[in-house]
Amino acid sequence: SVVSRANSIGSTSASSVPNTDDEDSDYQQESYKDRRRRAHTQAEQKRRDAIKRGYDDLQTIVPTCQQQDFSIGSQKLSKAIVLQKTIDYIQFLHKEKKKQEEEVSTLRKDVTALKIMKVNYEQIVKAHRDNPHEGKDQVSDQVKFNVFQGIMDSLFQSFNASISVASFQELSACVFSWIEEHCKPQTLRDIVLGVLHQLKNQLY
DNA sequence: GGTCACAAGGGGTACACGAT
DNA sequence: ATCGTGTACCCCTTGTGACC
Repeated sequence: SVVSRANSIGSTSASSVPNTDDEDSDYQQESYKDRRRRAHTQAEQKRRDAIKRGYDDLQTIVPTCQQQDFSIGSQKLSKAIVLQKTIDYIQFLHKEKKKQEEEVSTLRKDVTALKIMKVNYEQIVKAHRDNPHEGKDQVSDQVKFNVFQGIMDSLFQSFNASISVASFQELSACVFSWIEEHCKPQTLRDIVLGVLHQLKNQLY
């Protein structure tokens, strides 16, 4: 009640500065109930101090809780704001962590790919070291061109036969079906073999 | 013994409003 | 326009009963 509260506040301030004999004698004869009440009040104060320290610590630790408005100075934020900012900051950290984990995953894949490339290059270097004269008797540019021309001619024939350019839509459809039909690995292999065979016959 | 919920009250601030 | 005053509101602290 209002009265009991007023009394208790009075007794609190008086207990911090005990001065009269009256109060001393009161203290001596303090009932069990009063002692219990005082202990309880003290314990509650201790608990609230711990909570307060927690909020102070949060305000120190959480970057967004540190006052940036210099016109306000070092004014304390309300508890509700400290809590909200802390929640926001934790969510931000979670997102950062997720982003970094994804980055690590991507980098791990890159490392794997680079390791494979490294092994391949080492094999090439080794092969070259073991047989340094390999490739010296390379085919001429003219022969290379003839092979290329032969392959392209063959592809163009099939392309020309199956492609219609009536409309863009039709062209797209034809190109896709041409790729499916005439650019299969087996077909390309046959074309290349055919061209090489033909050139061989021409040369010899 | 620790925690929670509640009521009461204090301090600070923004705002309306009348007096000057 | 300026100043003093009353009021509402927010936030915090404190004491205390109830509960585990």
